[in-house]
Amino acid sequence: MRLVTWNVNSIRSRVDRVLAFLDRSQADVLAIQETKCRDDQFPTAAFEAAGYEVAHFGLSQWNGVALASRVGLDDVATRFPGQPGFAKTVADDAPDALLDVDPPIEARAIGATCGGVRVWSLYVPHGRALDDPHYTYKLAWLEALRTSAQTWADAQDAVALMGDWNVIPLDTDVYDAAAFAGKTHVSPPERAAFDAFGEAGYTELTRAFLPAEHTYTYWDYQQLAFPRNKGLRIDFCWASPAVAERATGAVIDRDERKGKGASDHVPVIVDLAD
DNA sequence: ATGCCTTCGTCCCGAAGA
Repeated sequence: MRLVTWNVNSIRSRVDRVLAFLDRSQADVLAIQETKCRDDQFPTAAFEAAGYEVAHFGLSQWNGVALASRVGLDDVATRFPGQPGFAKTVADDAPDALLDVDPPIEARAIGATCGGVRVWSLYVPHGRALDDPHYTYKLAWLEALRTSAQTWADAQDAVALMGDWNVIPLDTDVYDAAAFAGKTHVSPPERAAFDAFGEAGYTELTRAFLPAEHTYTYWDYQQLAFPRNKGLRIDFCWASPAVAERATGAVIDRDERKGKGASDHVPVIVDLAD
């Protein structure tokens, strides 16, 4: 079974590229992030015509996650247990603290059972800056996900946590580590929150099969980042033991970044033995 | 080569992305 994660940066702008990718990659399950639309705006019919069922969760032009599957799509969840929301209102005397007043859950996670695997499409909060409330939110979001992931692993569930993690785990996952000093994505707390999935028993499959340094999944649109190969590695698949033991390979579809109308992220593919 | 940012909506500027 072939699983793919891809931050498409607007499904409405990218639907032709996404359908072409499904056709040539023969993906069984595609986890999509940043659809940037509401459920009623998602091009469901085009996916169904291509043979894929779709589950989408989008509330506005921000965020939005989906799963497309041709091997079943059951028991859809639009949040994970304990997933925190983000409160826009911040106390004046405590700018770093989120006001815990039942903040709304953002459209950043969708899970479903596809071909016997519990697949999650995850769009981890960006964080914006180390002194921004979004950074606190990001760390809380990752910690809550890890807590749920631990319970799934303890239950020996087959789980694939796929998505845009917005964390650069290693200095060799960025074109110039010095350029990110003092910024988000590389801070020790973010890296610890990412590495905690390994401590929970999960295996990051792209690292396992593609360990080469400076192997990127994202290149900024600005300043010729792609031709200059100034990229980041931020899209990953954490697999529970039941999935990791079936993994046979991983591919980063770098060519998908080329040409007009590309997303700034490329598809990340993992293959599982049947 | 792969090319100087792109997306959306309060739609021609601003916010957000990383």
